[in-house]
Amino acid sequence: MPGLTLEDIAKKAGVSRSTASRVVNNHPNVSDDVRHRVQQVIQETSYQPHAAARTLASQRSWTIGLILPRTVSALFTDPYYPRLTQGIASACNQKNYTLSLFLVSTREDEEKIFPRVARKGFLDGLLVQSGQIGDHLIDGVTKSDIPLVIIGRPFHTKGISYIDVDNINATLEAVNHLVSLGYQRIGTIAGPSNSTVGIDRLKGYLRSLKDNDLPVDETLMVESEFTEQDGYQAMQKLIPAKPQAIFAASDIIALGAMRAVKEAGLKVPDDVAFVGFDDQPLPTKPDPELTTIRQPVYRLGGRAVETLIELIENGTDAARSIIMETQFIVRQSCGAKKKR
Amino acid sequence: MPGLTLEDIAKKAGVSRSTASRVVNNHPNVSDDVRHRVQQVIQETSYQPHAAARTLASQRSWTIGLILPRTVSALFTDPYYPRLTQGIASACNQKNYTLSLFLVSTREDEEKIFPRVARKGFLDGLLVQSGQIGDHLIDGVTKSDIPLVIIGRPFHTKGISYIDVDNINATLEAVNHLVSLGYQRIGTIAGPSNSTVGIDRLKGYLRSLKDNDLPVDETLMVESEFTEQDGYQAMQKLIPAKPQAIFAASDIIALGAMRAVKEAGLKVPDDVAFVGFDDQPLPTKPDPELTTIRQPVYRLGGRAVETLIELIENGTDAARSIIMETQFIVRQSCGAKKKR
DNA sequence: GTGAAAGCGCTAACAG
DNA sequence: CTGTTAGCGCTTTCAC
Repeated sequence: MPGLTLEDIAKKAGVSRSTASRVVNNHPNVSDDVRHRVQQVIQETSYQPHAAARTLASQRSWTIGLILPRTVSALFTDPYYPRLTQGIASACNQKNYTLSLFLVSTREDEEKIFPRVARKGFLDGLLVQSGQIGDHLIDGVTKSDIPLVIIGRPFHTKGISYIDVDNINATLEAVNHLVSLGYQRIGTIAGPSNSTVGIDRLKGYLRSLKDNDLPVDETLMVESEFTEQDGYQAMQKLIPAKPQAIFAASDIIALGAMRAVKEAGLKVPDDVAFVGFDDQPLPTKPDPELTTIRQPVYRLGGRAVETLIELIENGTDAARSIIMETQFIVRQSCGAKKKR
Repeated sequence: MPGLTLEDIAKKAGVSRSTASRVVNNHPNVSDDVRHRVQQVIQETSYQPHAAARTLASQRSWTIGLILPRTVSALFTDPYYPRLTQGIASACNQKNYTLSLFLVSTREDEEKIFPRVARKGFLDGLLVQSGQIGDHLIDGVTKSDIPLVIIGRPFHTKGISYIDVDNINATLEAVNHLVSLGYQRIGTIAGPSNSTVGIDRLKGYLRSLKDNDLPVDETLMVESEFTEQDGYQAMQKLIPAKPQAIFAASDIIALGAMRAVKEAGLKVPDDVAFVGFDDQPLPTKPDPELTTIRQPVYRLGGRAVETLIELIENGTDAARSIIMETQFIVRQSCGAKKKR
């Protein structure tokens, strides 16, 4: 039954439009008798309220946006994004919100998308996965007064709500573990230095070296995008420096790096040990399996949604920053299982 | 400048609301003079039209929905979905449509989502990736009169627009290639038999056997989900039957199967040759590289959007079915490179 | 507990 | 070319 309006329902049920509205929205102050009658009509006609009309009148769209920024190739090959999206979508569904997805891969995308997300009467709130420096989109969006939660630590945090893991301490713990295993020459393949994830994980690595009185050796540190290919190339640069162990800023990077190591005729973990970051399901299990830091990506997405909804409903006065727990998981690639 | 309405803009520019509206919507019949004046005001105030109000008045939301059905684990590990989504998102962006994403993984999801997508005044059209038999959602959605394009061949096609590749002939060609390479015992790891992809690719395999007067051997045929893990297990069942070559219904399946083969101490392609399906970027390159059928997943998404928009704009009278080209790509895993 | 009435902000005839 | 006038379908005071 298309095109039916609330007015029609009201007429059929012999009540006023306001009463019908009350029933639809589960308001109190409707007699059981009337409520039943109206509900019956709604059932029979499979009436659906008009979303735009409702939004216009109530100033709530029950829709939130998710912006996934410029990450061309990583978007397809790193399980992080699909997993995060799943967590977000699932939470939205549970909370009866609709999710609008904005994939920004080019500068033009960015420009077309901004007015759309800023438009009022469309989104109740916005989620942005980023930690990119100089992210125009974020700057713009924070200025508009739409409730906003950033996934990942934003570069400037003041007044901005965000949700992240403690990248620094998680990495610190992981690298400490490598130290405790007796490795002296511990290198890192860091993430992009224009991202907060990249910066924070590098910071954790450096802090561990310092805590353990290990020298900082520039030849043991290379930067990489979060892709297998890039990890591979980064490792090739690192091999001449003869690292005994590597902390890779993501599992995908570790995968590429291990490929480079194997190609060079070296063994993991005997010649080079590895620790990664993420522990999200990969299409194929790495060999040897990765010692890594698990971050709760799926739940991160869910929590981001919940936080955003709280902001939407209770006002955006106090910015929230939420740090979720990681878990260090020891498997084969770090060599611990053998040495013990 | 929040909360500004078209009325305010009109007032500031000294024109009527209708004229202001004409300028906003780039209608003709506005003098350059007036147009400029209004545009200036819009600029200065960074006015954004209220999306819901516009939708209500024009009966167009400029939003389309994408439903990705129940595919729990494959969603994270098979690059197909992220890639498809990218193609769709990019096309939406280009066409100035907004994309709403519905990830359906449980039955409850399904029930919560249906009323939302069916609600009028919210979506102008709907994209559903499916080819699942007994898909309640599709059944329901086809009954609502919202413009709809299915990605993948639906089980019942009459009156339904869809876009797909020619799975049967693509597979036929691939298996013929294996035959031409001299393999006699060619097995297949088929996709789920409750999906049209699974069915069609199996059909292509069988047709090739028939065309080449090869016997159909049940012990050489196993069914599998589109995951690495399942491909691995499927292959384990197949190994005792001593296949010389395998057509795997997807690259991910082939990956798992090759792992099983290697674990059994056999060599690819010398002991068992492989052909896969998809050729989408994987996090890590398979070894040996896969001979496979490339389907244009990204463009498939784009084309689906274009088709849907056409349906939205020109009416949904004639259902369209679009078949996109695949490309057979020979690499190492089938053994061709060696034998030549 | 129920109804009347006033919008929400915009588009789109229609008249001039 | 521009303004006037009706709505789009719903929510929400405010009376009763």
